[in-house]
Amino acid sequence: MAVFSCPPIRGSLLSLEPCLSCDARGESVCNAIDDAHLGRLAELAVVSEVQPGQTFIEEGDPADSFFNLTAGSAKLFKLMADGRRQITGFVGRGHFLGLAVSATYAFSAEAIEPVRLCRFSRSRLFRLLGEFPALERRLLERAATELVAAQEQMLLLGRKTARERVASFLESLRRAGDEAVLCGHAGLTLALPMGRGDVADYLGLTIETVSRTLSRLRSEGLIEIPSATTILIRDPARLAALACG
Amino acid sequence: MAVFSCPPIRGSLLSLEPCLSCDARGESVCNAIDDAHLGRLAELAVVSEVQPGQTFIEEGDPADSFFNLTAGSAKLFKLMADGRRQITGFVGRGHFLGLAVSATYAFSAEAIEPVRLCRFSRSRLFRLLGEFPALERRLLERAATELVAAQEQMLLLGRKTARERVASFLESLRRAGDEAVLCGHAGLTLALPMGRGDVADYLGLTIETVSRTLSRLRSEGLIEIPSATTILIRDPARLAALACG
DNA sequence: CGAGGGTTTGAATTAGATCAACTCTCGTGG
DNA sequence: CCACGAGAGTTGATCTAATTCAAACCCTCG
Repeated sequence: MAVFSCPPIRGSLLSLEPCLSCDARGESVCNAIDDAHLGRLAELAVVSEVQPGQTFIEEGDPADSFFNLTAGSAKLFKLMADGRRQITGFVGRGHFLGLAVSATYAFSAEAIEPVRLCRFSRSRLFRLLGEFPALERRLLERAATELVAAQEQMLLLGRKTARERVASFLESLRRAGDEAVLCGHAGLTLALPMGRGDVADYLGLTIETVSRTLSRLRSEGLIEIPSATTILIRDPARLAALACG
Repeated sequence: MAVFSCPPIRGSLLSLEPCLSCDARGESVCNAIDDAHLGRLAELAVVSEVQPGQTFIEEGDPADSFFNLTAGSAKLFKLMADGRRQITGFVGRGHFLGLAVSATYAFSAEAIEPVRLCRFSRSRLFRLLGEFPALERRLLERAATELVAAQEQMLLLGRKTARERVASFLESLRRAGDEAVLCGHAGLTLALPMGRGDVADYLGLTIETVSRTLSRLRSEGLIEIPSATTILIRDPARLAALACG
């Protein structure tokens, strides 16, 4: 069962304006709905917060909620019986979760940084979808985008070397930073909210290999590592070239 | 550029009934549209055939068509500059392709068995989507289903051993066979339309490792290999257990 | 200051890749 | 009918990239 230590912050009927002033609206599927009708969405939303390390979606649990991340960042992952873990993605502000077709979630989600999220009843949101085709269209676009990312990740996991994987990862963080969505940034300085273990489980490597590979990239002058959670890209072009072989 | 050696079989304006009698309709997104309105879809469709080995979607080409496979099977893949290949999926009758958001395709597609497919203009089909919300909903469901499959494949590629990968592959073929969609089948007899090289590139392994692993599974009595393209599952339970570690 | 988590580095090990025969199947043509 | 050859698949021997095991090395925080 997913942990929800923090109670909902706002009741669903009380406030019609939170969506209007939502930080995440710009990046989110929600802005497919215009101001006039946003109340219809707002009345379904239950806002809650999740602390780092807490799981808010548990693989196998009944999938009766949709989630929209409005702040913070989280990791999505699948576990094997013996504890092996594959992180299938990192998500940040504006990301939509819970598009399962089956009755249960296909992955777990755990906060990395403190997360704020809007929770929607699956069935109610689905009904609303009928009224707002633009919202459904937006969801379809998101799903397609994620599918493309998933295919790219399959190429990485199936065919790239450790070096190429780490370079690809840094490269994708840099792009995400440019769009100012997932991680804090300042030009080519990447703030990694996740630990080495998370990076390893995302790239299909071990912690040691990730660490060694980063060290080597540093010794070659491609990057700097001012702290474990900060990486500075010194040679973006060479890094990008490395990422694709 | 994608190869289209065979000219379209039927013109788009000539026939309104092909969709009605389409073999693939049951498995396809098309059956979201009722008989009365199916003509609207049919008039957009251009049917063509693709022979084994021919590429009909090329990664990087402008993504101006949607495709619906009505017969045969194909592989979807991404290539790296040096020729490394990752097959991201095998698709069969009823499968929908081309849900790209970007202006270009993110993967290539090549026929394994002779393929028949309906091609739709992206822009026209998108316009039609507005009129048939049920069709759009179906696409969203499909996209979500594929996303779940992609996550499962990431777990396989990132964390499973060769043995577990091959077992997972056979297991998923068996399930696909049960649904009588992708590959021919008779109970636990799997007909593999793809060669060892394709299996290897799907599982992130080499041909040799796939071959060795199958041989070992055979020597352990889990499977039989009457011919290179036929595999008989002798112990489904043990195989399924192996697949998840 | 000292404890404990996360990270880095080093040495030994191994799963799977690579390189290299060999075999099987099947279609062709003598 | 059988020899032949090409392509796909299998099997064996060796090699290596990445893992595993083990030991420091940092930060951070009480």
